[in-house]
Amino acid sequence: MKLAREEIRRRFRTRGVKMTPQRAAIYQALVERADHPTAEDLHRQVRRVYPMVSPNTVYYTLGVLKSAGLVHEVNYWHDRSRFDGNIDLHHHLICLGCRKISDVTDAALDQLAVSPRVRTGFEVTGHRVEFHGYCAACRRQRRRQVRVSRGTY
Amino acid sequence: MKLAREEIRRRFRTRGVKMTPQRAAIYQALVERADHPTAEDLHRQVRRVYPMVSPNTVYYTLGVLKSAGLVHEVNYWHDRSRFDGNIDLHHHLICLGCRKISDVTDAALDQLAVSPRVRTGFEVTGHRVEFHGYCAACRRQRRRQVRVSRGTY
DNA sequence: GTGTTAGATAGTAATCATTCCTAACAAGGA
DNA sequence: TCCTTGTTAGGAATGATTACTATCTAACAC
Repeated sequence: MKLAREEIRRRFRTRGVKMTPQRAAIYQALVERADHPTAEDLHRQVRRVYPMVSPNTVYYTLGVLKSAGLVHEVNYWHDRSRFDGNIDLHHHLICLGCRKISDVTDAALDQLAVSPRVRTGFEVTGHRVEFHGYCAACRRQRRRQVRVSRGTY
Repeated sequence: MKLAREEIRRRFRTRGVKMTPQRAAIYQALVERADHPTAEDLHRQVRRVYPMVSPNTVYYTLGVLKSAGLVHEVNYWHDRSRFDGNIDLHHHLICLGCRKISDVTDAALDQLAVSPRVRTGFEVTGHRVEFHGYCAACRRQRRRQVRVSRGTY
């Protein structure tokens, strides 16, 4: 989703984040992607517009946006952090094959609660559901592999 | 929970994992802890019994146990991986203050499903719910801080 | 029990995402 | 326009994790 520069400025102002061309580009790059890119992915993408942007700036900016609540960090895979420009309540489908993370919006999942009996004093401020499994593409690939190995042996 | 050596051997055999004293100690250390320790935590603990155990062995063993499905890896915090010896379906309370992760068992949460309409070909093999918030101890601390800062300013 | 063998262990060295440090720089208010 | 404070970019550092590899040992067959 392509955002108007003014919309970005408005969001930054609301959350008290200073606006710079680099930051706008990083945020724009994140918001317009449906997958959950790494800092490196975003750096590659932003460099097409601002070739001088350093990885540092990407990391620093993501930290600032995260503290401001404009982006979320997702760490299902340990290797590197992934980022999410969608801050509306939603959930994730995580493919164990290709490691893609996609979004699920489902009002029923937004209503979950822990019974106070098992909560033992814990104050819940939010929650997220992660579904693990295999995306359509990886399922096709697995079927093909099974067929091949059956044919070979 | 202290496991008999024979119980560990049985679990390893069932999953096709070779038994060694180091592995038994690492697995035992993980299972008897309710928190979700890092590889380093486990290494520290196991070294009390086997002072020569290397961090490598801990990492390698955790990898083997993970592939065998005997332990799970939890990556809510990006800094380092945490491990979970409880492989029964359960969910997590994650404290944003002290970063502790504790378990929740709740049959209602185990039944969740994504409607096929939004699933778009994704085959779900499992799911987990994470609740974010503040544990009892951190809530007490926060109240104290609020009171202090109100008194000061 | 003994021998065999595949796989496990423990050092050392390498990797690589992320953070630290700092000098130059620029956004935004006065 | 000028000042101040926070931002940027480069290089260096950090630190969890992995790679490599020479022993070593659990497990199985005999």
